[in-house]
Amino acid sequence: MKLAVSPDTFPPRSHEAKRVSVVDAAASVFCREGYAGANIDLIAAEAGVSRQTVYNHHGDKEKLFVAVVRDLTERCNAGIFATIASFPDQPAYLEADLIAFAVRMNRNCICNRDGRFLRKLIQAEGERYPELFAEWREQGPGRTWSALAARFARLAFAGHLSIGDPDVAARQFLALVNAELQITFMLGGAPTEEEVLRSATNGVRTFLSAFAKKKLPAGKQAVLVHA
Amino acid sequence: MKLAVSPDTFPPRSHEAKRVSVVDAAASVFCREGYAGANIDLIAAEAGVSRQTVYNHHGDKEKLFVAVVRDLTERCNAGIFATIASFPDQPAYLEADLIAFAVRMNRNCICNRDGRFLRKLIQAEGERYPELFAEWREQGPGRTWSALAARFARLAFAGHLSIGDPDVAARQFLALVNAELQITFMLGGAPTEEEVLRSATNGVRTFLSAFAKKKLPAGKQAVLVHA
DNA sequence: ACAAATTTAGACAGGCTTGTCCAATTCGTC
DNA sequence: GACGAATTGGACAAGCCTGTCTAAATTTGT
Repeated sequence: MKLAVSPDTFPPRSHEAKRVSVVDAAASVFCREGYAGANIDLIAAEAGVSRQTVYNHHGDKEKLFVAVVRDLTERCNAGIFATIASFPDQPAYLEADLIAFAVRMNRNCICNRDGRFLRKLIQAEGERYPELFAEWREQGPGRTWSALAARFARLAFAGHLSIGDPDVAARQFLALVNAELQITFMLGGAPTEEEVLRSATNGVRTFLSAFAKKKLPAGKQAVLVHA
Repeated sequence: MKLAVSPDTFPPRSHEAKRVSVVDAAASVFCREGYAGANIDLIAAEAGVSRQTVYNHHGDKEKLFVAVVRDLTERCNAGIFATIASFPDQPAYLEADLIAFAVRMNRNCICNRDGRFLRKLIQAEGERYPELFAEWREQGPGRTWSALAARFARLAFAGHLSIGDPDVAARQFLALVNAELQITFMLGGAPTEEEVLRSATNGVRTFLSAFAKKKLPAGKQAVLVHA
């Protein structure tokens, strides 16, 4: 009654827990050592299970790798869409609200463990699994950018911004907000909270300088919005 | 008389040619397969030499890898500084000149073979060779960004731009100009000439919207230029 | 053309890794 | 408490890769 899953088809309990544990450890090792350098014994040790359990759960190294990427993709996308849902559609203070949004995006999606791991795996092994990463590309950046572009379009429609192409603006927003974190990302590190805040602040300020509603004689703005 | 090197200490001739050939092939294979997955036999075959020759020239796999990274770093830095030398200090048409500069930067430094390879190697193996990549970081991005910031400061001083922090502006310029190429870079591909031009155009336009000299009553700008 | 150095092909040992098999043990459920 | 499924540790074969060594072939400078 507590759980909806049928008790006969669902294995005991820690079965799934161990599976998750293995995938987590595998993500860490694949990232650190690369696919070829990743050692199943090390993954098993880091997950706290025996090597045989790894094979029982995932078949072989390649299937394990695919499971890791799918897992990371799913969690990252969920996080990104949850964060986009917090976009300031009706900003009280546009600059502060956009900075706060950018910080959330960076902290919860780009700079966290999953985000950094997924990026590194895509960069390192993307060419070897075209269909797997095509899938990621469609589900992730494709839908992410569209969703963010829609939010910016709405801000422009409401008269808070002056935007030509919302898709371009969305990509540029993300680029600006991460401009100061590139080097840290390169080496796989996680930027400090302060770095994230500074990069977001500088990025949003430049973004608003470029896309702020053009100054017009008082009273004109509302007219243009509904024209 | 043709060459300044002393003939006794310098090996025959194709010795150096083969060395270059091996380093080039190694760069390609290390990028494609990762350090652990790279196979010395494959590198030798791709370089058109025997395996033993690889060992004669470079000692072992790790030394070969270091040689590859140093080689790429050197060539990339040279290209970047050569390109920065072409920065439009006295622009006839600021937007067009900055777009052309951005395209040169992308095509000759960021998107070419060396740039893509170096980036991938840093991302994949950077954590394993801290001192090697600290060196790259100081010689490359550190000096590059400073040089570019100085050029932007000069443009601002000459009255063409209104910039708060030139270092921030330089980083944001690069981020904006590459904003639309991120996905392509992720998968290791090279963007088309058209993509490079579009990204540069959109990036420079937004950059200028943000940093263009504030509009002043007609006649003021020219005065400021020579002030 | 000669002599020295380089390159080559191949064999080789040593080490490491993957994936399988199996008997003993532990765990969760009834 | 007993049953069945999952887990464990270890042994194991097979394959791959690195790095070394050798003798023969080739190239280079003089």
